[in-house]
Amino acid sequence: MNSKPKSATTMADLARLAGVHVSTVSRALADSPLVEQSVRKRIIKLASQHGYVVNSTARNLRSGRTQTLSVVIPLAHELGQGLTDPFFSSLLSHLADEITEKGYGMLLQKVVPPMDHWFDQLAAARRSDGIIVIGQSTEHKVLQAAAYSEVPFVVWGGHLRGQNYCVVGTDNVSAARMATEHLLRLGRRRIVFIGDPVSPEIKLRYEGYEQALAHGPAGTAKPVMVKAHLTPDAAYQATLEHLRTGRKFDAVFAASDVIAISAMRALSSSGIAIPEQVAVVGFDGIDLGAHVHPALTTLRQDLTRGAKLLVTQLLRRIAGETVESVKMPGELVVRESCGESR
Amino acid sequence: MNSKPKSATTMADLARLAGVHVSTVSRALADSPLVEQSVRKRIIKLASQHGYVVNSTARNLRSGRTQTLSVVIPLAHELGQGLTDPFFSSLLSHLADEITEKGYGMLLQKVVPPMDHWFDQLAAARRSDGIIVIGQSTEHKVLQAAAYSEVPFVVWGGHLRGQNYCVVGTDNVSAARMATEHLLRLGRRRIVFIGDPVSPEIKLRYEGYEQALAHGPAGTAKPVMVKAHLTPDAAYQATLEHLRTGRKFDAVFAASDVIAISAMRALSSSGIAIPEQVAVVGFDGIDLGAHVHPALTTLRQDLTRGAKLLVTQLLRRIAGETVESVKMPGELVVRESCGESR
DNA sequence: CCTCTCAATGCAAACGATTGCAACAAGGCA
DNA sequence: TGCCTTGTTGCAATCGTTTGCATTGAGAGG
Repeated sequence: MNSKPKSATTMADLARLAGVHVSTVSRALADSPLVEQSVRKRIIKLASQHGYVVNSTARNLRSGRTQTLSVVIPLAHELGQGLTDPFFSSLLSHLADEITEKGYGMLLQKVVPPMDHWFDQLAAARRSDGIIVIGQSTEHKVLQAAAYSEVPFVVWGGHLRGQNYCVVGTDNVSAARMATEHLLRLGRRRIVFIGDPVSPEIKLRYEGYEQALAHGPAGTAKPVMVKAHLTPDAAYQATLEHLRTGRKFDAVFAASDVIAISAMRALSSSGIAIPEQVAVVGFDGIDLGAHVHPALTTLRQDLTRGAKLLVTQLLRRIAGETVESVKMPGELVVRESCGESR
Repeated sequence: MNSKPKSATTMADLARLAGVHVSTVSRALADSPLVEQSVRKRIIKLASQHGYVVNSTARNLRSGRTQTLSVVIPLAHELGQGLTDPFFSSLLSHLADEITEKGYGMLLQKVVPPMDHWFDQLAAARRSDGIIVIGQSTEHKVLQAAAYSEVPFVVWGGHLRGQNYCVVGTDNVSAARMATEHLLRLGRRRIVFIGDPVSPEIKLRYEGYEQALAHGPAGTAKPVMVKAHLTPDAAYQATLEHLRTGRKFDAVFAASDVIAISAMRALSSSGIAIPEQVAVVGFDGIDLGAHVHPALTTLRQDLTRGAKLLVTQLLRRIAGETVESVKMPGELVVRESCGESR
């Protein structure tokens, strides 16, 4: 197509072509002020003509940096929720943007936790300069221990007491409380929580829900937890089962949008009108929530900002700074699934 | 916590500890038959005691392999569909499983196509042993050209005439035809296609749709295409707009499940009953389809198998074999969104 | 007892870049 | 003219492995 001169594959080749030493080429391509303007230009031009791109493996070895960040998702086996989860994949997408923009590569790993030393293995292989862990899952202890290793990492998840590693995430307690209070304001009094508190984030959301109920108006029913993993199937079944118990309720606060959507489906197919008979509020703010019927009221997490923060905090840790955890506020997005007025 | 001996960070350290030469350590860890059983065991034990893991950068440089596969998603800018798309992320998830299982790392990249030489850049940096391109998007020409480069890659997407690179994907034409014929069998005659044929896969689906209509029973209306990008918003708006034209239709064949779900929402909110007045069939078989209301009839693509094939074909190409494209059959999954009988 | 084989190990050269330091030329200043 | 500074460039060590080849020692066969 374009007349491509025989391509230079190594820096030495390029140096020969340019009639200079490889060190000069290296510096030229690195935009070092040590090499003269005209020479630098010539080398850069030559490089692009010959389709030369620095071999990153060699560069990494020598410089000790990999220009790569690992993103790892520990998936508690019981909750078979995968990258498939729209929330995770949305976060992933934002992370990809952010990491790419900072000039890094993104190495994606899945970890299925009944696995020893996953963190140490990951860290020791030195395939990346730092690690972003998405969701604490059941691995809080591992992460606490990892904080003593010298490998930089940050975690998306919940803020726990006595935590010694850097976490970025929504203020789950306040956010959940906000969501529940919204239901209370609308006059709902028997609000059910659906979710599985095995993961810290969900547990915190449950706490926020409890707090809201505890401060609710007279007649507010006590907390009820319907246990359901974060998968559509699990949530659907759990909702049906709860319906079969016959216990009355007029609202659902779901630990995630995926759960909420599945719960809505279970309710609908049982002939229950949403929001007239049962109002539903989710958590996460996934795109699809706006497009199910009825559209889902939810507590949005700001993933754009979350991803940005994860990456910048990690890069700062890599640079040697000590960084603090960040708690972001959630945002209530009101849509059809909980009627505006009773 | 666990009494960890001062960790050996380099192979030389470990060799010193074991009282052998580094080459012996290298061989021992690589399970080479050249090193004696007892020695090998001792070294392996020592390595795990000291938390030693081979530095993969160094290994890669020396051996010329990176043990990493790139996964890249070219995102045509106009269709702002991202990793967020449940279909993509599901495929991604399966790929992650498969790649990990084969002992490779997965390097994820996003490419926003009005970008020159993205493939060559990717290829030349040699960060991975091969590339999996998800979706041809608008980049068919680039891929055709890339086929002449020596970098192994495979593509998930549609099978086009004269294509000289390896593609794995569903037989879009047949599958779409199957879906449309199902609607015809149910007595629907005015079937609308929603989607954007700018990407080859969608175009092929449209062709299948056309074929089905061409062979449909008397009274079958001519093809109608409602253009909509693959995002929820776009599909929602496009559906509403089509409704405003007042043109009658009794079924929708959507180019993807995401489109289908958004279309259903648009229909529902316009007071149209699904499936009584308008039946809907999607394409992809994303999980969520089973959990919207009404549950979505769709044409499922076998992503588990797809991911497996992509990886094995790529690894074979890396090994130097020449590999053929693979066309997989789609599977019609009948659910509520198109009534069983008219 | 001497060689020959074979298994196991050590030696040292790559892999392809980065980077501190030396070298060199030109120009400024005394 | 001589010396020092400054701006460029070359030299060579280095990053941590892998791997072809040389070396060693022991056991077998003549």
